[in-house]
Amino acid sequence: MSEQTDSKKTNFIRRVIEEDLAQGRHARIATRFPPEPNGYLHIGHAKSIVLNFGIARDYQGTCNLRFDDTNPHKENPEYVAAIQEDVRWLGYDWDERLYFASDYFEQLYGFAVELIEKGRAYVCELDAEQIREYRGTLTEPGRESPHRDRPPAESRDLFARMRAGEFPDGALTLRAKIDMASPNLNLRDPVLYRIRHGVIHHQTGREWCLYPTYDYTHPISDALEGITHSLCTLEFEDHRPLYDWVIANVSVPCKPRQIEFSRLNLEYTVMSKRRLTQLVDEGLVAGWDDPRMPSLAGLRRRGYTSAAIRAFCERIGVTKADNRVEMAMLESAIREDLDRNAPRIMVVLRPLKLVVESYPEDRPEALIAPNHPKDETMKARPVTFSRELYIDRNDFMEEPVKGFKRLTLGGEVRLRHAYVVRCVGVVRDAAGEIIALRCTHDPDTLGKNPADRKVKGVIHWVSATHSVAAEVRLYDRLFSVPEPGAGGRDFRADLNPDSLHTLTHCFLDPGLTEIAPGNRFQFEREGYFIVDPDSRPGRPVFNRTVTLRDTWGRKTGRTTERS
RNA sequence: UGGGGCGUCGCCAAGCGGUAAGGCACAGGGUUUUGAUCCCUGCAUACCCAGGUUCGAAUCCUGGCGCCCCAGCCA
Repeated sequence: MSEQTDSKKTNFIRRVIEEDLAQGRHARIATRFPPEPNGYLHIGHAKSIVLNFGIARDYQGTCNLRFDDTNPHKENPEYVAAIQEDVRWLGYDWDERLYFASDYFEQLYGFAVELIEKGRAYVCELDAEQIREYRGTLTEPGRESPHRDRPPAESRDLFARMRAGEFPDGALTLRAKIDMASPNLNLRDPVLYRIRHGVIHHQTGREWCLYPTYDYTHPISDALEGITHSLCTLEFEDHRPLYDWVIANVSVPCKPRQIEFSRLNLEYTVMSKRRLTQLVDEGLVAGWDDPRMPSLAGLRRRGYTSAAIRAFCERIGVTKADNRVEMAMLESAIREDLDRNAPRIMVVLRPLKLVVESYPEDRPEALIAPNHPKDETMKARPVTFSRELYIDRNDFMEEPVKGFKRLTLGGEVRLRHAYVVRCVGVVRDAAGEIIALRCTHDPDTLGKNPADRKVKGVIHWVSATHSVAAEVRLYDRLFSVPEPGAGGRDFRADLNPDSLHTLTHCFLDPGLTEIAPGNRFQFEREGYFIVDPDSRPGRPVFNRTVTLRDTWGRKTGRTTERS
């Protein structure tokens, strides 16, 4: 794994672990990644995965994959499968340690009985609304439930009958008996169990009508798995006293330590599963793997490599500070990977015909182009040069702006890997639109520069008679503002209407290059692209992963979008 | 007006009482048949503010200010 070469960054969590190890508190480190299967994983999860699995690797410990499946209402097996695929794709392996919180339902039930017998939990008959009223507010203490001091024997009996299905949804709950006056609302007798009839749990089927809550399930699951460090995001910080309370009041084998870090926010996108699910369900994107989505499935289809995502996660670090990372960080990580590893090809996205009038009509020639400018091991490919070519419309300006280095009427330009040509005329249609360029070539410029003048521009091209058509999808940021939904706006109103441009008349010279789904290339002077699964034989479809850095475009005021 | 957190360069982020790492971004220069890559150079006398302790403070103390999270039988 390429992190080996990255400078090992440390963080406050690793420091805690090192201290715990130094104090001899643990013989071995155990972490876990605990997703709820109610959606696909996104890059924010990648931060947690890289942290948890990375720690396990670096301290010769283990990291479990555990599905936190306590709310069957929102969960389903599609997500269970997709999450496993994404974690594996990211480059991590949980070996045999695949667990479900639902594996522990029976034990969890037993521990609940233990709490009841100790007088630390009771069956409450208040309904949801009453519980809310009794809870009090941020500034006022709550009131105790009238059922709070019910004898343990009575609670035990009621709890057994809840499990047996004698009561309807919501009628009864099992609550921890802690402190209704606590300034921490999580400690005001939190609900431990609720009744849910009629849902078929993806793992346990119809076995249960009683489901434990996260706050009760998580600490016990951690303890049963021997987790030493339970890493989660900041919003669970106020739950830690409850986590510790559960561990302290139940006969579990060990005492895991919860440590919180801040979640990742990325500019120009959203990261909550609720919002991402909404984009998918409302058809605002094509699915969880839409290349504009920050989901791992989306990034993968967009062309991101797992190594780049891992490198990104290492670079952003782990702290407790609120953050909103610039897209440029993510983009630089993928460019760094692809610059080194993607073979280059020439593809014309917006074709403009160029006729080399000085070149014979019937003598196409195979020129050789290296697949990588610095890495000879990537070999070279033949590129067919002929009298009729296509260049990109953006590479010609009849009346050039200041500083323009490409082709102009009367000017010269280097055709990459081929000859220098001069534009001697333009051909227009009835509407006055330029439909072709008339050029002459300098036959003495193959592999060398003319001695008497310097030609500064270099453009890419493709033979009009030897190239194949392709579809190219240009993606831009999904939202048009850095923080979608800020200020109480509906985040959907911030969607970028120009996040996708589909170009259907692009041309590429296949040469000997294999164009198979998943293959990544640099289209010279354009950006990095990946072959999409929508490709058909003879009709490849490419997704633009990211553009090349474009200092000229930046100077001339264009955005990252080039279409 | 309760509780829990957080505040170091435009964005991430080191730093843990000894005189402000690094990455991204940006600016300038060099190489270049990708306006890419690569290579140099520059980029916080300053760490939310104000006091205090100390020979010495981003780091310790006190008091402010700002931002985030919490009143699901979601996680």
